[in-house]
Amino acid sequence: MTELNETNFYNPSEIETRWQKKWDEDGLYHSDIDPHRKKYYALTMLPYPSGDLHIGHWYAMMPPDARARFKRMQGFNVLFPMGFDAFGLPAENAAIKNNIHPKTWTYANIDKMRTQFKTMGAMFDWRREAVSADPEYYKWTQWFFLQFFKNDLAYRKMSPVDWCPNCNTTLAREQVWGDDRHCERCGTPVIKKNLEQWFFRTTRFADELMDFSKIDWPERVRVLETNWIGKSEGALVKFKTQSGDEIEVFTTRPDTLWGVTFMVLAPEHPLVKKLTTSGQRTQLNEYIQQALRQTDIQREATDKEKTGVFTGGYAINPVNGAKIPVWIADYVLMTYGTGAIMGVPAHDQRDFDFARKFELEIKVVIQPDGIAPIKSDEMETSFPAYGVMVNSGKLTGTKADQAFKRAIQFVEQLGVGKASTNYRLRDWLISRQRYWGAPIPIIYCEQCGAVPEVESQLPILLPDDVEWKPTGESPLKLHPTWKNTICPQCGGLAERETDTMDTFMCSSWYHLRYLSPHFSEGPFDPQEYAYWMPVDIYTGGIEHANMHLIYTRFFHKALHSIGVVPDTEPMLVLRNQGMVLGEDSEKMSKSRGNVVAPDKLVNQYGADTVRAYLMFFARWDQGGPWSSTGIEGTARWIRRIWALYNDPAPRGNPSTDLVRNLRRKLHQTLASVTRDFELLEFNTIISSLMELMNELTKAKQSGAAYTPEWKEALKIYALMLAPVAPYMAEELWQKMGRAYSIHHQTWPTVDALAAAEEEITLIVQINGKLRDRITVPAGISDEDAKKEALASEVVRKALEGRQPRQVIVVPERLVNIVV
RNA sequence: GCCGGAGUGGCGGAACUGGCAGACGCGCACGACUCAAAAUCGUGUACCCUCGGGUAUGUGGGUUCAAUUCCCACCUUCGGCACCA
Repeated sequence: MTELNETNFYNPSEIETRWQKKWDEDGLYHSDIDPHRKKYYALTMLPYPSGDLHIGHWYAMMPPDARARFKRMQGFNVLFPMGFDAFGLPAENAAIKNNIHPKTWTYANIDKMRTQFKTMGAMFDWRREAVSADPEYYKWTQWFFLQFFKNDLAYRKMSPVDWCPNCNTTLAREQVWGDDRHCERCGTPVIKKNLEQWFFRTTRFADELMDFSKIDWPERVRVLETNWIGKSEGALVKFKTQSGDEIEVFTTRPDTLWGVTFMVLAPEHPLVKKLTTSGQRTQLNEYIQQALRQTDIQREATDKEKTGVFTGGYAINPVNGAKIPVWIADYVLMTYGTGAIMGVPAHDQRDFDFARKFELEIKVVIQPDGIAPIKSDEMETSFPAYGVMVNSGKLTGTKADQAFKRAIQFVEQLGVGKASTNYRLRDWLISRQRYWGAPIPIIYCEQCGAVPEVESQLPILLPDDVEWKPTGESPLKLHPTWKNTICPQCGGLAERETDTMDTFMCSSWYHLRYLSPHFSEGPFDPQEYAYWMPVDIYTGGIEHANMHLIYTRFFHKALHSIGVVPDTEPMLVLRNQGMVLGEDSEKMSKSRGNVVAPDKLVNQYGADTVRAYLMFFARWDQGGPWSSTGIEGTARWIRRIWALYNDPAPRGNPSTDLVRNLRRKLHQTLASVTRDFELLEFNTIISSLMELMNELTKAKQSGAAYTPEWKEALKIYALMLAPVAPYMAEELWQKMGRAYSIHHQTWPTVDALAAAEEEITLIVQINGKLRDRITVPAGISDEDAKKEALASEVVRKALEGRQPRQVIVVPERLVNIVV
């Protein structure tokens, strides 16, 4: 080491701190409106300020940063901002545990992470940073709530909601995960509570949310969201009980209405009491008690045997007047459809199981077309497919393709039903009984009810002096004075809402706040919006498919519907990265001890190497296990590039062929790197650059370093490296004596002529098997290719004078001789 | 159970529109340098083989002159949903 002179030694920490400082001082990465340039808004999901930037953050941000840099070099005016999703439970839990104020904890973490961010070498424009816990941010989160409230998109209702006993707050349905229905944050199984809570009408936009025709989002996300929204088309049909009460059911199979042999109500259904006959009362009450005592997990277990009790009451089937018994059973959920179903055992497996268990009638009304008819007493399972309607009065004989439509027409004409659509998606519960969030700007007045706060009074600031004991009630409620206020309508004494908003509310619009984080006349500056929006590419983890990604689109569509934004979609393209796993192929966690710390890696290898390795080690969209030996390979590559530029080159007489080949490889690499950047195929960008470096090294050994082609190669190589390894590229650029900064240079253009091959290897196959490779001039005609192939020694031997049956020529690629 | 993704050397992965399977890297082996080691550099590296060739992209079929790529069935695995009427 000692004999190496200063300039030859690659010292990333020196290079990186120096350029970081310079770029910062020069405002190299400022993005401002420029009507003369095409904009490109590249957005990466913002982090929660947990206090430490982990390798997953790097993985989510650095490859997209490289691509944003590439886009910038292509001439786009690129906006690539960063901020913090700063409200939320971890701060409050840390406060309880360590007796630090959530605000202190959060802002200290943000400071630390911002510093860590800067070492990454990302092109974030920090002037546009937005922090959701800043009053100037959450003022507008509250403002959005008020707009939703005023436009009937926010409402309050009493409902059974999921409650996490550990986090001491309610959760939205999608924040409850897994078979054991646990809290998405802490893993504790949730319980049900009946509470008065605020909701947003996400269901109003269910159809729009399922429409992906205007955006380029991954198939996987579209499928996930479509399933989550769970649209079912069918009919609502009214049955009447003997006492004249209506029981409405939702069905997706109106064509099976004639096969109804019983009805089932959810145990919680309001009509259960009235229907119950005195003889059944004891048994029924017992069943209801038992059903209510069960947790959702027990109740919704799909593998258990059906249970239920007859109410003693009957209903009349409106299509054929049949008298049918009404049961209650816990397999019918009060939360979906109408809480009541029609039982069609012949054509629904659940109803079939129920009918068999309680010996109820099974009546076949759909027969398969063409094959042997089904007999009800011989059935072993239900027949759920469409078919020809039988025993269905006037509709008997209707074929599968007409059955659904005609059955709906039929009930509509009778006036007992109508077409209807049901969704699995529920409205979004946004109330949280916690302190560290944006207060819901509503005032409760005894005279006027729930009254919106006056907009000029926003933000409703969080008080600093609170006790955050986890009591299950919002700490704001326990504050001695905070909630006391005056009704904006009548001026009387009133109380504030003490719940805060779900933090997903804050992150539903952060991409808009980045546009103008200090704008005070609205949530965003309309001029900035007009130039930058919509987001051109959004990147992040797929785990948010059913949460953040649905919320943020809902938010935008809601804002569109009330005229706040002109677009219906916030993000045109979505791409998901995979996850960096530990070396043991397991998810990284402190308890497993397999966590990779980026700070350490940066100290050891420099940020450029870490960036390059993250791009190289796996497909970005899939991720994979970390490898501490793997990164050595990338580090070696980076050092060899350094040597390529800085070590003395031997003199020699490079042949014209060598120089020609060098240029060809250079421009071929440029073409593939350009393409791969466009497609976010980061791993092959690095492989191509490694290949080219190997070629360059060989050429240098052969004395090519004194040719003009070499100079071009070093220039283009540095430019291709700039998005990947921004520090080293800048340093090499300067050492070459070129003008600062490499990050203001234009992406080089491919010289197609130079990239073109003069000679190609023609593959010769016999019966599809490789037999020979022959070198022929590029652009060879099919006829000549055929001639050359047949003339080949190997082919002549193999054919032994036989005539080929067929010869297939793939232009400039391959000749296949079939014998 | 339903929906979706993925199965390629010892490992991560590459292969653009159906046309040379295994680019690039890790690892490993050997060599150079060194008193020695590390680092670095070079060479080799799918499997079998009688050195002609043969076999290989989860398994079994099919389409085709030609299949990692298209079609059918199955297996494994990961993710989502799950008594949603």
